[in-house]
Amino acid sequence: MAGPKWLDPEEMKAWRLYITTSVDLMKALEDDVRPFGLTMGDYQLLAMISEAPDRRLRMCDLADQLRLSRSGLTRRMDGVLSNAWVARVQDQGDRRVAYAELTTKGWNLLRKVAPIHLASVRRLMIDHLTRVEVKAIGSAFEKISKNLQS
Amino acid sequence: MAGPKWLDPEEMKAWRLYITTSVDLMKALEDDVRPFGLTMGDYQLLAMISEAPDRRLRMCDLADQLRLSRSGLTRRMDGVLSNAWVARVQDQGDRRVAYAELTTKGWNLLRKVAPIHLASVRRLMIDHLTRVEVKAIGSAFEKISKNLQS
DNA sequence: GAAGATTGATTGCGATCACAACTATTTCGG
DNA sequence: CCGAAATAGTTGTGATCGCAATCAATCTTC
Repeated sequence: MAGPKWLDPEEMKAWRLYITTSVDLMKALEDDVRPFGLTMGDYQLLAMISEAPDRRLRMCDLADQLRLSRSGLTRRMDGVLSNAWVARVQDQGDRRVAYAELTTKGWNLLRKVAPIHLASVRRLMIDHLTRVEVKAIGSAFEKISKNLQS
Repeated sequence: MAGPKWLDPEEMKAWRLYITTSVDLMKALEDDVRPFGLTMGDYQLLAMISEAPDRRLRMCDLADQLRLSRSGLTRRMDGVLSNAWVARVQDQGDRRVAYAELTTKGWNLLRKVAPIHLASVRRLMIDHLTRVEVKAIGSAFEKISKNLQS
């Protein structure tokens, strides 16, 4: 490093607001799904499975997509399994593999909660943004994400 | 609600990339401060105190700014206290109040780590963004934040 | 100025999650 | 094929953090 290159005022503003507001935003979203007996972690798990073919996903793929460790997913599954929102299905071919499969009950719950959650995302975030800001956030985090994957 | 108003493709892209990338970004930043024996939580605590007058803050103000519960802050303080980065100072006027005060040791650590952390923020986020994106993120999260506070 | 409400902080407890160690299965190198 | 390495998942353990209860000090109200 030649010298510590500080953030200029606009960069600092963006960084700080992003960090602190993200925490507040996640807590507000948690509040909106809690009445359904869900955490955001549960919701994201159900949503992720619901988009997969046959509404099932291998445990390890699910863990990767949810940014959970393998053990973290095992523990999270405990909750959604006991609520019978998700079933554990053993793969017949590769017997190491287990699938997390959305049950009808889980699917019905998700259909009920998804519009409410989406409305929260709108109300708390998207509806406050201009089209330019939406595009900028999309392109910005896309670049950040690509860099992190490499 | 008249009807569930879905997110259009650009809104959905922004939302999803924001959510998933934020988790990855925080983990990458954790990795960069870990060599110094710090978590991001510790770092933010030290940074927050360092900017306050006399480099001290009331516990409850610190908790609010760090988005921690009171008990969460008490537990987090355990770590930085045992490392002697922060001292606990009882207020003489209002004896309910305790201050968290940065020690010289904590200040020296922060001076060492801050440029490295800032460089990480640049390398992982800011340097990938255009000026327009930086401004958009600043203004976007400013509006989201203002709405959440109200 | 005393009772009750409010504020500041800590403690017990439970939930979430990661790391390391482990078991079980499959794949690969020779 | 057979042993080693890789892959999938679970379990023990410890860290972090929030909620509810608690204690102590201050403020408010009559």
